[in-house]
Order: sequence, then C-alpha cells, then structure tokens
Amino acid sequence: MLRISKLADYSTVVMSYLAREPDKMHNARDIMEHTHIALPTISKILKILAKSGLLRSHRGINGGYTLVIPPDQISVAQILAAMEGNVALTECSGQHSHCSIEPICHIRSNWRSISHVVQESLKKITLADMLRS
Amino acid sequence: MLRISKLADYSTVVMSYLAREPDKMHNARDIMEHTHIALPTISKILKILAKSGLLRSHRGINGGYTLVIPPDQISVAQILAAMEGNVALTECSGQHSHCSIEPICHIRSNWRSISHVVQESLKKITLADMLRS
DNA sequence: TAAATCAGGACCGCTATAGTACTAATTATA
DNA sequence: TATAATTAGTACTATAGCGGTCCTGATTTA
Repeated sequence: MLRISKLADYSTVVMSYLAREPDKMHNARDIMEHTHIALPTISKILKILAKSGLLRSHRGINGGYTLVIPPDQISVAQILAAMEGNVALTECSGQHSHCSIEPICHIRSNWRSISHVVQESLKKITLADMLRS
Repeated sequence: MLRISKLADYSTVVMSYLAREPDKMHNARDIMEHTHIALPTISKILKILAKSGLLRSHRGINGGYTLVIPPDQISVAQILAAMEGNVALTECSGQHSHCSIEPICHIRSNWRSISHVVQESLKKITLADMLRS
C-alpha cells in the first residue's frame, strides 16, 4: 500500500515529541507516558535514531535523549532514512537491486525519477512543520 | 523502505508493455515473453487489473487483454490503487485505521497531508510518460 | 556502591506477500 | 459440433519481514 513501517511511523511521533522541547533531555519512560507507545518499542526506536546521529544519548541516572539538530532543520525524509534507508519505491530504485527482469525492463529509469520526486517532497517537510497541526 | 509491492511493481511493467500497442490484444504468454515475468504471476496481475476496470479481457482462442483507457489518461496512481488500494503512508492515513495511539497523536493530520502530496504527484505521471525513458 | 538508564543483541510469533496450482467457464475455429 | 486455447476464480504454501519483547552488559550520577 505504499506504507512506511510502523516503527518509522512511531519514530516521527517520538521525534515530534522531542521537538516540542528541543533542548530538554527525555528518557524512554517519559516518552512512553506522553505518546502511549510501548516502552520496548520506544527504546528500540531511540537506539536506532541515536545510532544514525539524529539523537544524542546520555546514560546513567537522569540520562535520556536530546535532538542533535534544531527541528526546523530535520526533515521527515531524514527520519525515514534513519529508520529504513533511502526512499526507493521499487526494488530497482534502491541500492542493491536484485530484480530478475532488470536487464530488459524499460521503465526502470522512470521509477528512479518517481522515487526521487517523492523523496524531494519528503525532504521539504521538517519536524517544525509537524508541530503545527 | 516506502516500497510498493513487487506485484504492483510488475503491474506497471505489464501495463507499460500493453501501452506500447494500446489497441492490440495480448495474452499472458505473449506478455511473459516480452517482460520475463513468471507466467502465473502475470496471470494474477492481469486478473486484478481486469477486475478493477483498467483492462478488458477476452476469453477463448485469440483471447487476451487490452487497455480500456488510452495510456495518456492512466496514471501510475491508478495502477497502484488497483493493485493495493489508495496511497496511505501511515496506518492512520488509510481507510480503516486501527492505530492504538491515534487518540492522542498530534501529527496525524500532517501524515494525511503528506500522503496526499505523494498521491498527487503519482497522479500526474501517466502510462504515456512511462513509455518515454 | 547502588540505582537508573542506555547499548547491543537475540529471539519469537504473526502477518502479508509472492508465487503456484487446479478446476471451471468461455470462445474461436476447423 | 468438437477441440484447443484462453481467462476466471479460488485455494494453497512457503518465505520473509516486521513488530514487539527480553536479557545482559556498559555507563553515569548521586
């Protein structure tokens, strides 16, 4: 259905919550209470986002996560890329393509450019935009 | 990864092939020889597309499928919709949403409009466009 | 030193998807 | 009218991906 994964979906919810107080540190439990996403799921998302560089983590008592970049400079495309790689609507638009009909496929380049168009529109939407409903 | 399904992907390949000779009838075997997609898969795709009204079928000897609408009036969005329903990037953007955090989710309307943007750009691309590489 | 918190995996069960197969219905043609 | 070609419809299976959980170890603060 041209869906993003649930984990990626939740990650935008988490990032939006963090973006409301960009400088404050939030731990997983705090995020759970405000988003109602299950704790292990949140924890998993936070780790991925931290690893990709969108969040900075702090261990220990009073630890948690903060945004590394201001909300108006983080795009939805960046968040999706962190969670599930670059936008590629078809197999052949991605990095390591293994489509068997690729050698004789006439519309491959078209799908590449369609993916590009979609990606560009997702780049234009920032976390700051997501705060405005 | 924001992927369309393989079946949907293949369906655009099949439709593109048919669009090259919009008035001619093609059977499944013929399409297989020109696209190298497995025959049962092609057959499955053709049935779905016919049921959705994009193709007209003809049984019996010399039977096959033809396009119902001229290629410049069929959009990629239409083909995707036929194969897997309307574009809805998130659960909550679709028809029958069951997301548990929906009641308190602050970014739902944003995702709806993002889905809308993507859908609009897919509507603008026609089968005729896909023939031009 | 103890408690809180993140890091990094391993793991499981469900669901969706891709792909296959079989039988019935329909049609053209010899 | 018989036969062969073709689609219609449905059922089935196997696989992979995904969501979600849990455990152990490392780090930090009080």
